[in-house]
Amino acid sequence: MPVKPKWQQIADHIRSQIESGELGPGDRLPSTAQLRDQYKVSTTVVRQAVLVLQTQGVVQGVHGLGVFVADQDETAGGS
Amino acid sequence: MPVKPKWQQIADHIRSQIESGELGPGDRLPSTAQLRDQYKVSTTVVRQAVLVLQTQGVVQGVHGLGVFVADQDETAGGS
DNA sequence: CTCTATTTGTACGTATGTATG
DNA sequence: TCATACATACGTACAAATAGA
Repeated sequence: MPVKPKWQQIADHIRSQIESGELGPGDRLPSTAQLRDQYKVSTTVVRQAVLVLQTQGVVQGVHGLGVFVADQDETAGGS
Repeated sequence: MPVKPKWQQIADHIRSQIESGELGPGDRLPSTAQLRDQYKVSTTVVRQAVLVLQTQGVVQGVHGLGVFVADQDETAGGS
C-alpha cells in the first residue's frame, strides 16, 4: 500500500475529525468548494470522499444545505 | 420520487441481477466500456454505480481484471 | 412571490496510472 | 511489449433545493 488515493485520505480525515469530536453529530461539513480549496484537489475527489462517507452512513448530504454528520445509526432508517 | 439518478438505476439493476441469480458469486461484471454502451451513459455514471456497490460490499473490483460479485459479506473481512 | 446566493446532486468527457494476462 | 480493464484525478455544465432579502 504505497500511497492512498486522495479521496480516501480526505474521507479518512473527515472521519477522524468526527471520532475526535471536532465534528459533532448534526454539525455541517465545509462545502465542496471549501474542501476543494483546503485539500487543493478537484471537485471530483471531494465529491468522491463525501459520497463514500454517505454510503457508509457516516454523513448525510442535504440538497441545498450542506453535508451533515449523522447522529449515530441514522443511516437508512427509512421513513 | 420523480426520477432516480442513472447511477442508482444501474446499481439497482446490477444488484437485482445478483439477487435474481443471473450473476453468481465470483462472476465478473461487464467491463466499464460494456456497461457504458449498454446503458448509454458516461464512464462517470458507471463508475459511480460500481463504486457504491463496492462500498456496500456487493461487488469487488480487482485492478486489471474486472469487477466481481462478492461471495457473501466478503466486504472488509480483512485477512 | 420573486430574485439572488449558496450548496449539494447529477452527468458528461478525458488523461494518466496501475495491475493482470 | 502489448492489450485489456479497473482506479485515480482533473474540469465543467446544468439541475434542484434551501435560505435570505
